Amino acid sequence: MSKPTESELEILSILWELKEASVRQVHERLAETKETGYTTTLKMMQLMHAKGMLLRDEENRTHRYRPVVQQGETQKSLVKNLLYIAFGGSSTSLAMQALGQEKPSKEELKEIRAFLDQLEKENR
Amino acid sequence: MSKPTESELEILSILWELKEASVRQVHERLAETKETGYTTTLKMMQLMHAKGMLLRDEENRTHRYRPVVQQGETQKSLVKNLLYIAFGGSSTSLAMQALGQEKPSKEELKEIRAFLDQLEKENR
DNA sequence: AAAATACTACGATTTTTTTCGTAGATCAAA
DNA sequence: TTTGATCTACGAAAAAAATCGTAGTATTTT
Repeated sequence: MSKPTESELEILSILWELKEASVRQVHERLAETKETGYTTTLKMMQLMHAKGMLLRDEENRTHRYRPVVQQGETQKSLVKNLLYIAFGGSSTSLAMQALGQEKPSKEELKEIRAFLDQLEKENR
Repeated sequence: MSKPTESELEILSILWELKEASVRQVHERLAETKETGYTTTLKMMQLMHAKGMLLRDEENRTHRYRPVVQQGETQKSLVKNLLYIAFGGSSTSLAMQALGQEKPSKEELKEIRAFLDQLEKENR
């Protein structure tokens, strides 16, 4: 699946959260952070549907949309891309950059450490 | 500084590595991985120079370019963006996604653990 | 010194992405 | 049942990004 554009990603991330939503719902969320017209959001979602990125339930007049690509897969390809293009392939610096940005909670720290232990174990 | 486009980033990442380079050098590197004409690369770099993203030494006929924005700053803003738009702000999952992609070496593991300890210390 | 090669500059075009107005249908409220 | 609000569909335009050909110079090779 091809990489979503910036706008598509904004919409996807709302749908990942809501699981399923109408254009109106997505639009209201978008409008919280950016100036944009309703038909713009509509068109966007129609295009994404045409591209096969979104499923659409046309049962009722107000259609409901769901993402086809799951968050995990998209995350994976985006990270991969960023990793090589901006971090020269160093996942360590990417990870630290991220963690420095939004400090993990105690629980999360634990989770990451466990993850590291796991990696280390595999690695020999 | 505004976010570089995909193509700009490709060029930047080559320049970050080489520190400084001619259009030809950058082009050859780009051509290794993608089909592209020399004048396209040239134009691209000229535009980036016009935008103030690249410095240009015009001393010799073959101009030499250097990045203005340093890798770190760009990394920071890209990660920030990705974090909120694709990971719902969870730096932990972003970090793990990255680390799972390109397994860190023993030394790197050490580095990351130290970084985590540091974060934990600050955090109370 | 002629010919081939390597550069830059520039303009224009093409492609991709984003935005939005308008029309027609359905539904809800007055 | 008229008026107003809410939807979708569609076409087109605007904006942003990427590509490339051509011309004019300088440099190197033959």
